[in-house]
Amino acid sequence: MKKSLTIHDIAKLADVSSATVSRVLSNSSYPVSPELRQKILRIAKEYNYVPNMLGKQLKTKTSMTIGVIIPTITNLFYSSIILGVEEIARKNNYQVLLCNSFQDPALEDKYIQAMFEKQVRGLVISSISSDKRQLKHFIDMGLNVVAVDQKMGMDDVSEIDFDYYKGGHQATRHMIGKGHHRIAYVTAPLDRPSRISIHEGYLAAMKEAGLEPLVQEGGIESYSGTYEFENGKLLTRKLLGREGERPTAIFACNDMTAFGVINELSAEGLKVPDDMSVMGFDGIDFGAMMNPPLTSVLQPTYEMGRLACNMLLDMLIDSKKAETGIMLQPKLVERESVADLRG
Amino acid sequence: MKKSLTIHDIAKLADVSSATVSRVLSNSSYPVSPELRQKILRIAKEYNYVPNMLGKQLKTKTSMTIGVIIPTITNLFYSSIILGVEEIARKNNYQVLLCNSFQDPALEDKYIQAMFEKQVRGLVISSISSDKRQLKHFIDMGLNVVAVDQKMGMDDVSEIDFDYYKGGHQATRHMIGKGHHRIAYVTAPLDRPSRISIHEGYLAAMKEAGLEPLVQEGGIESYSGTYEFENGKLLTRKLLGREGERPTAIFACNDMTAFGVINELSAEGLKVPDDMSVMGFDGIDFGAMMNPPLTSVLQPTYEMGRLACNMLLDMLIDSKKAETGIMLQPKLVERESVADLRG
DNA sequence: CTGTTAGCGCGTTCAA
DNA sequence: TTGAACGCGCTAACAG
Repeated sequence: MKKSLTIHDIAKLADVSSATVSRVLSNSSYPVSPELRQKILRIAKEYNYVPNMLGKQLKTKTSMTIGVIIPTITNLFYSSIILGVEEIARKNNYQVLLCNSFQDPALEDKYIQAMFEKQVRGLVISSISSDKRQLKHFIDMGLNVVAVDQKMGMDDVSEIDFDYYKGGHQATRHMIGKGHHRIAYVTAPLDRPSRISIHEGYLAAMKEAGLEPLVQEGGIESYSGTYEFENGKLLTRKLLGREGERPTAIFACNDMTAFGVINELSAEGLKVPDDMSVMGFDGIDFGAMMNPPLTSVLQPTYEMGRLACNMLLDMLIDSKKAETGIMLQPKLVERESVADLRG
Repeated sequence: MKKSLTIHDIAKLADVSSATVSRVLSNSSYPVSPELRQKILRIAKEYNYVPNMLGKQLKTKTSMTIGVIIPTITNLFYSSIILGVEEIARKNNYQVLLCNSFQDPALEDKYIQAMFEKQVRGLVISSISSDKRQLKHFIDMGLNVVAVDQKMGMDDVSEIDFDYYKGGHQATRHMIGKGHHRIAYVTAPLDRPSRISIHEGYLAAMKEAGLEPLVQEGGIESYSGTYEFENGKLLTRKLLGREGERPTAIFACNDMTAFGVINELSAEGLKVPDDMSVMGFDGIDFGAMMNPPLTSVLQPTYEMGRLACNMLLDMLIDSKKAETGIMLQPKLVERESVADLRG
């Protein structure tokens, strides 16, 4: 194992001072004569010099690293956001420290602390922890935070928001427009802002149309990876077991849940959309691959990631305070899982 | 924005030397009197002391960070590996620097360089770049590498391998055992070890049974996220358009491709498995959610990630050389997409 | 233009 | 048991 050299080693080899080496190798704008510059560059290359960023960062107080905290990377929704974050980070020579919080507030706090210790000064987070004291403290210490997916409602936190309410409303309107009157809403626990907003959008649209809402809410969440799917199946089973007239359409809080709904319907011998219509929420790629292709509300996750990272870098570079925030708009993608009941 | 304090600040407040503070706050085994220890701990807590890891790491030459380079995080196969890596990393107080290489060798090299500069000394990688010189160089400089998914065949690189050959063989045997004779193999470009091995396993099993292989290979790969699905559709279309007798079963190189196959078959009015059987490879969760549930070869991705990270940490801590490597065994999960043609 | 010097925050000898 | 002093690798202020 070879020992890696420092600018001092290079300096000795080139018979100059380490300051000059630093100025050349760090692309400083400080003037250095062309001859020395060439010489230093040549030697650095010859000896495979690799800078030690820890030294540099300790001095300049900037770790070119941003942190990302999301519930779990195996959820396509989040991995897509991360991809967007990373693209922008890469283009600006930043790197991404990834943390899966599994929605565990303690773990979330632990990660934030660890990243702050590593001098990470920028954070993209989807947090559901309600106690923001620790985060607040780090923000006071200079941490910049952009929230995605789940809004935080904190002064110093910028938000890349999505209009979940409008999305829920729009989806419901769509089904009503197709002639559906009995529309059920099937959802994972209403324990966070995004889900609550979709739910409210649904309720509002139903009320406006003078229709009776029918909500089936899931129980405690797990992180088995197939939770949402299983939850969709379970809630559908409950829904079908209910007394009274069956709904003609089921609206699910996200696409994975919708897949579960469809699967259960199929197991019960019900065809989608002939016997029952299904509407998703997310617009993940998989929806287009299902049979039938799932009608859904598109969330521009990749774009959310890009915007979040850009906003964060702006904050880091100009050290300006939280921007006003961005509200992304939903877009309904009509595929084939919702039947037209009119005529 | 408050200024964060250093051990010197704490030292002044406690009226001791910074050395003593360091010994207490870094949990050194060095003896410090209980009184001073308590006093320092109290003050550190009171003033919300946060250590600066850059200083520590510069001194101790260890960044508690490992790097992960995979093609793209939006592929469930890889995100699941990462989750396993991160779990083990977390338990050992390491953090994960994530890089999506998009199978771009130049980007891969750039990331490796950047991580090495940040003093990352451990790397989990799924690489398809053929030029390993740069990596080799960093290994000589002290980088520890564990390869997952794609084997590298380098002396100093440990490998978490999966028996792709056996998997391909096993899957093919399974279909043959169900009475299939005309079995097509549909695959993304055979441009990397894993795919080549599955293909060879298929060929061998067919040959052993005295059957004629029928391979349909895909063209240039993109990273659209739906590439594999589209590729499955395209290849199926080509396959069905061929002259001669149709196969009774299609074996796809991975589950996403299999979903495309099924989708296309369905579009052509062919039912799975009644009119055509389909076999996948991966065993991703989604397979169980499809209709029909996909028979596939299970790869323990999460376990691969865990093993890779454990192996890496062993190398980092004991600085022992590459272990012998681990070969994970395939396991066939029979679901409902392969028909039994016998009697 | 170049070099000397002084830290960044921390851990770790070596003396006391 | 404690503290003074040094250095990890680098940049930046100041002199020359």
